[in-house]
Amino acid sequence: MRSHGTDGGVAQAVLRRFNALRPLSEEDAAALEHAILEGLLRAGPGEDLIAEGDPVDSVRLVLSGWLFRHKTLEDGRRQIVNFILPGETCDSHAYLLSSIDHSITTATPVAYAEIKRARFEQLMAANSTLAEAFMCETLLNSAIQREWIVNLGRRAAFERVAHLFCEIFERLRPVGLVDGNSCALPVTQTDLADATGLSVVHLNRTIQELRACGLIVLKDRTLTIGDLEALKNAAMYSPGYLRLYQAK
Amino acid sequence: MRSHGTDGGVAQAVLRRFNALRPLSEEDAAALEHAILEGLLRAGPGEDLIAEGDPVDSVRLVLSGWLFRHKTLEDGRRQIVNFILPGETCDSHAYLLSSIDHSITTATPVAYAEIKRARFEQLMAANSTLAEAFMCETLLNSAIQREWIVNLGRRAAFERVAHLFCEIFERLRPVGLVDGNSCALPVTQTDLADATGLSVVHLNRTIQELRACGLIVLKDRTLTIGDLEALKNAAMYSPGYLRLYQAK
DNA sequence: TGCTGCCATTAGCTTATGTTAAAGCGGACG
DNA sequence: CGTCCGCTTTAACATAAGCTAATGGCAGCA
Repeated sequence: MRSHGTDGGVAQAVLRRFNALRPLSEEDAAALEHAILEGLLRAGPGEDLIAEGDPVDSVRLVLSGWLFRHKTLEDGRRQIVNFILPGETCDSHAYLLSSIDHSITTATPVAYAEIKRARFEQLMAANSTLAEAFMCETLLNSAIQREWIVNLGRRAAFERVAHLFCEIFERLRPVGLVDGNSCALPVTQTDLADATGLSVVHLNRTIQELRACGLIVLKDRTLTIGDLEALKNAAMYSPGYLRLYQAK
Repeated sequence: MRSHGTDGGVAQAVLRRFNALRPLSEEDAAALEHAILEGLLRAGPGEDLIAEGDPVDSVRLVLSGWLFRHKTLEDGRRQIVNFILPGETCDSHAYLLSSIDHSITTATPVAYAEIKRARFEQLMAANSTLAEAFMCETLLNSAIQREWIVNLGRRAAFERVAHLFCEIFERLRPVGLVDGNSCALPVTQTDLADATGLSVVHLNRTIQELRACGLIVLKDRTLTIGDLEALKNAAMYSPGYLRLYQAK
């Protein structure tokens, strides 16, 4: 699964992730990379890629940058429902339901690839390994959402934020975006609050607390985790749901 | 889409639901019903059909009765992550991830059909309409989970419980399990608390409040909704995510 | 150089929700 | 017929988290 010319081509994160979901042959990887290179696009930070109710007619793969899925109530309360990280898919298969039930917004500058529905279906029909990998991508997204439900429903603020940090760290690792015990966390505390169902003020208090316990350092949009095991304990984090063992 | 002999065969709920997801031809419906009749099973109330970490090697369709998906933290806190209602699927495609990340338990006596993976894949390969319908089933489950995240993260107890009741009512309607403005709600208040992320005590308080407002009657495991519009307003319920307009 | 605006932080106070415990209530069953 | 048990309900009290508002830091920009 090397990319064409230099290694670390634009599709690197996607290829790493998909290869972890289903081992890809040279041909599988080439087919995927080819489809990606046909539809390269960029977006600035804070752009809506798609909004609740919009029709869907393509599948998008994130090559670099962060996005989030979110829904907003009539009165403005917003809930971030998941982050979308490099290598992940925006709306795999979503076109089957015609329109989308949530919005997707970029948190940072983003490079992504758009594959039109017809092209995507052709690719799936021609390559069953890729089809399975995309299916896994959808199922994994669903598993992450379930864990978020548990997080919001049953964990206290401290555990909840700790859990989110563990998850992000573990999701960034397999695509090579973890550096030692640090990773980027390019979102505001308001975003983190909307992801954890807390108020900004209380989220901030909670982060202070995590700092005071020596569990994390968060500065300049970089998260550093001193002791990952300790953080996982604090979060009651149990990693099975990400199915990382399948990787490699 | 009539069932074989008498109408209202065991597969009725499933057929209604799938027909709403994708219009089924006579042959589609017959193929699905046939697969169902091959694997009929029953379970009593309070039985675990599958538990977190178990291997998955089949797909199950609920013919009658309620179940719920749930996860439990080390210290016993439990979160119900979704209800599974008649006509719905337990673990569509889940075998692709080998093991499951949550448990599924029956709330009532349940009749269901088990389709083994090989049989299921053969059915999907032979019938693309059914394959799409199953795919929609998976996507819809994911959309419901997203709405639950919003519910837990951003709605206050009163709105939250109201929302759950609206959703259940609207999910039961298309499979014919709503009678006027009433439907069954065959779960304990402890279950409802675990679904809404509240304590049992506060859930009970909240239900009293909903009663006092004349929004609901809940008695003998039956939910009656006086004024559905009023309840939806109280819940800030916006129905798009269930994609019911596709029905019929 | 001094605005302006976004983001993080802190303080003081309010309130929704949790906790513990006990009491009522009806059904199953010996 | 009485007892047990699971479920609901109520009460009294404790606390985590929300809200409003002000402050500080920093970067971009006129």
